[in-house]
Amino acid sequence: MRRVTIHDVAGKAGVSAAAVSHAFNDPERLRATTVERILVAARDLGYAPNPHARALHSRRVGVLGVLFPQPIATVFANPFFASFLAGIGTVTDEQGIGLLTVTPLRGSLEHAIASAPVDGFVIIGLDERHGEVAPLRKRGVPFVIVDGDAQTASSVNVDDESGAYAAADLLLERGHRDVLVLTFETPQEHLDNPRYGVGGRRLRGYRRAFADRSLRLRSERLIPTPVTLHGGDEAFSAAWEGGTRPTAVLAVSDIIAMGALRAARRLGVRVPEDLEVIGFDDIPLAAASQPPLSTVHQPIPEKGRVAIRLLIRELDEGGPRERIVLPTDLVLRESTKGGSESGSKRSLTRAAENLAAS
Amino acid sequence: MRRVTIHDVAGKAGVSAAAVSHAFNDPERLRATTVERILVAARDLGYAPNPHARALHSRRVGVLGVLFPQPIATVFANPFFASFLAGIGTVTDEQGIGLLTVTPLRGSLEHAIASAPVDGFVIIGLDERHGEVAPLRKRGVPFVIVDGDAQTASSVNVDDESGAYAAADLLLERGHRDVLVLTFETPQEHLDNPRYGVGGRRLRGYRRAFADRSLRLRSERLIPTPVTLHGGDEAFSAAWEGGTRPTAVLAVSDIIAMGALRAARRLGVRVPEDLEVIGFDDIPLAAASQPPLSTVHQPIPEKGRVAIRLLIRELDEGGPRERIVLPTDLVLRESTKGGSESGSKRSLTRAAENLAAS
DNA sequence: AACCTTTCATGAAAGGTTTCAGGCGCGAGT
DNA sequence: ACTCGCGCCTGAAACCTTTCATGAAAGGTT
Repeated sequence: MRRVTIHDVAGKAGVSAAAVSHAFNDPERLRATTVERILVAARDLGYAPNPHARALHSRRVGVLGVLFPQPIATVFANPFFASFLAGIGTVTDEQGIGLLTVTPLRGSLEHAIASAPVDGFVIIGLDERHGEVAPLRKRGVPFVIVDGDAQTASSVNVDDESGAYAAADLLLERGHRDVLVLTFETPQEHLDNPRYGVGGRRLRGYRRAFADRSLRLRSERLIPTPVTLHGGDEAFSAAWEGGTRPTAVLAVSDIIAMGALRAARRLGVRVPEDLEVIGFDDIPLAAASQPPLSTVHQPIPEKGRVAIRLLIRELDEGGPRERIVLPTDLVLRESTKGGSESGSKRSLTRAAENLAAS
Repeated sequence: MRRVTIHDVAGKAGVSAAAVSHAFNDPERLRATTVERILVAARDLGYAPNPHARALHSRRVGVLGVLFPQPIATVFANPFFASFLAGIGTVTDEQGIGLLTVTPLRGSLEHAIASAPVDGFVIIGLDERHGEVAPLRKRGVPFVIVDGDAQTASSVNVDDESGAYAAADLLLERGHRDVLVLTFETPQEHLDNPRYGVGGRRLRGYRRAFADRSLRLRSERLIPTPVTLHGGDEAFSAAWEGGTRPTAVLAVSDIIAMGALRAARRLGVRVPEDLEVIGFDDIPLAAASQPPLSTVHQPIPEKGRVAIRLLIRELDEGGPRERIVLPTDLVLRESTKGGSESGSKRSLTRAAENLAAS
């Protein structure tokens, strides 16, 4: 069964193929009656312009890719990414752009990137000098890096270090001296190098808060934890059963924190009376947890919106590279004592403001 | 800046364009040394085959679309869809297939469908005879319908009615006579017609349980509710403040049920002592809510997996149409009295089993 | 009636790849 | 001596659309 092409429509309407193309793309150039005739023929035949042929010619498909270094199932299981994608989606929907989630195919990110029919990428959690990203530059495919460092591309980050500092500082200020820190399961060298992603920057913030009071964050209090409810639960209960009796928990991610909350409840540890807990991210669920989670807020959907706008701008006008850092903000709820005052909202930079405006 | 093409590589490697093509697609046909030479040239130039040109010729892009009738932000905010997409993703990742989420662009689903560069669609929550879906058939684009009726395409559904029946039956069996039913905000005619989607079928199950005990589900106990935490919260508190004092709640969705749970806690209504609550879907969060939510389990990721496998099979072999119905299962947790026994797992049909097998 | 402008429509080329049907050179079979 | 088959590679066509330059017809002016 051959697919119906522009020529079939042309034949049926008694015009040339070019005329059919015009009827769809620039109807002004044709007489109204002709356009009508063509459109009717097209509908009868069930014709729709072939997106590939169109893309081949115009060098645009109208689809942007969001690149994740982990399997797609992991991505969708993570509320952080859901929120991020939702932010991106608000922009693409209204601009008439499609969204392709690009994840390693059969384990190969390289293959996934090469075969993705997109006009550009938003890359999250992967550094520009990562082996799979570099070829994009060479091929002239534009991209924007989120939560990572970039020299030759625009990037969108969040002030992880300040946020982490604020969280740790609050706990230390309140006199906590035995703080359990639940970190990402990232290789040590990445955690130590702030250029390598969020994990390192957040940890650095915690450490600086300790250092500023001449304290030290002892490495046996640092527990690498899978970013799942179960991971956080497990990590906290294991520590507890190992005899550790922390009076506070700092988690680099809300999911992990919520897992710890669950474990604490099960173990009969009262939050916040016996244990204060602060997460990171402020995912939508954080406010709905039991008890509502104090956390470092970052504007997740904005991050997505800013990134995709930057990408679209680069695509449309070849706009200048920008390096944007969005503010973080300590939000106190009920997993810390003294209820729900919130940190001060710092103002966005001018550039970020324009891009964040809906 | 011209993009590097197959001809550039051919020139550099001193072979024809066809040879380059073979080097990538069917290396066996070329001498090993030639392949090597071509690949080196390609890497030096930063060449990657243009996906559009390739798709134009082969009539395959290696991307499948998942079609949602609502804005993308809504989709990603909904844990049900996240879980569904995760299920689909496990299959596409391992098969090397890309995933495009297709949602109305600038409000036009028709435009979104027409311009999506995909080989086929999984369509969720939209009926086959919907105006936007019909043209696909004509254009020969294969699709599979999920949570909807289909005559000319394969479909994957869940036994909504039995699940709903089981939930309502349990509550009535326990003597509840004042049950609040939180439904979707679907037009009445859709709710009444079981062919029109899940809402209608679930409601029908509830109703049948009432009818079987010669009771009637009074329409003022039926409250249309937005599918959000807030929606469920609002709906329950509004009813309570209006003087209604139900002893049980049936919600057509877990999110709604969890909203009701939250409202109940705020109003000082004890669950399950004063109020028993049963949701629908069994999203991952349901087990983690406070208290853990009793609900009608449906195999969400399996639904995605089965649907996408059906689609892939149709694409590859033009396999036969199938109409699959997966089982639902009442799962009792702590939002109902008497703890956590669970209903019997009914077995899948043979066809569904093959497709669900990971 | 000749000429000029507009308006509407077309043919052909371009965009980058894959595939089909050979071509080339050479040794083996007849 | 001729053909065939083999291994390796290539030219050209096909995939479907858009756009550029151009042509034809229609309508108006002198």
